[in-house]
Amino acid sequence: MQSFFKASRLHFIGTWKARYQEILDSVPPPPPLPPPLAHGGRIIAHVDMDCFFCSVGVKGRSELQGQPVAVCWGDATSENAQHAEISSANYVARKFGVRAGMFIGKAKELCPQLITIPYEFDKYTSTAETMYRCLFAITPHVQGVSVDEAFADITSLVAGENVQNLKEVVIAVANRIRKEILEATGCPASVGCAGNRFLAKIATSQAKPDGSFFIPKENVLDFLAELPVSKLPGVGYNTVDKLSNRLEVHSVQDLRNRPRAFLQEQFGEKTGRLLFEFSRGIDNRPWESRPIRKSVGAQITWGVRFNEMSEVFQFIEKLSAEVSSRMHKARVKGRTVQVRPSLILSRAHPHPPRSLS
DNA sequence: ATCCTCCCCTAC
DNA sequence: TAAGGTAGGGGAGGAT
Repeated sequence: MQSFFKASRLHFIGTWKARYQEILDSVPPPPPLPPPLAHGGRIIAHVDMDCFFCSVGVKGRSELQGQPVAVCWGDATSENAQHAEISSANYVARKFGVRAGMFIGKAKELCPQLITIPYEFDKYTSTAETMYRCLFAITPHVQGVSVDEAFADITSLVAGENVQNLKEVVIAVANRIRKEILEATGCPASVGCAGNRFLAKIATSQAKPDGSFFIPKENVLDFLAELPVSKLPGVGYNTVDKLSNRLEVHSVQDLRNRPRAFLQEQFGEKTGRLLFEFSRGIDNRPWESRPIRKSVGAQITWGVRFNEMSEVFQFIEKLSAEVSSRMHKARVKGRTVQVRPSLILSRAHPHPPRSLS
């Protein structure tokens, strides 16, 4: 069990927030957010490291400069590793069509000279810590999202500027953030800026790779209109399917043309309202720089197949001990226990869209 | 009304 | 099997 968790990239990603707590504990609690700008609103920066696992792995290895590189498990030349999943691909590899989530076998077809490098979780952790130290040195208003991604409220850094200068000043702050992160970590970051988190994150996709991008208030509606709904946060595989195939909604403009009541009927009160507001560039979610963890859990489905009940009980015991130890570490007690038994429905499909269970 | 439980969906 | 984990939001429907 321990060796599985040690090797699992999803475990690493999933447990990162718990480790981020240590960084938070080492900085003073943030003061209240500064007031919005005189001409309305705040400025939020979304900071996202470019192909993070790949950049960390490539750093300091000049022989990989300019080469197509991907991060995955196993020796990609060996026959039995062709189904290893690529976790991160650099921009050289992406030019060949190599993408995160793709199997090595497929990626090698697209790019035979692809070089694969292994996971280095400890390096990701220390590089992320360096990145966060850069951000906290710039502003106390940081909201961690993941190991390679954070929001920063930079309103106070651009306050006092008139609207004409705002764009240049915001870009200057974004470039400063990127420069300091690059110098400290050796890895490039992109920064998207806008009036709220949702728009800042969308701005980052325009900023990448290794760039800055700002969506001023007056451009928001036009900027959003042509985007596919899949770009909206919270709109994933199933929601796109429903919007696109059942409701004929493809672009954000299409979404904007639907009444709020219709969206709430289709997706529920809150989700419907969120879609309605996002399509208009509105994001009223509260700024929570230090959210309180509400649950602690552990699960393994990879390679877990039982032949007898005694194995089932053993497994439950080990997982329970794991959860217990995580709760001790987090210094929390529980009120509700949730157990999720999983059944194998099929061995046939090599890569089902959802888990077998 | 509010809560609880059992889900589904999403993001990283 | 190359490492399909972790946590939060929220909806449906029934209990309190």
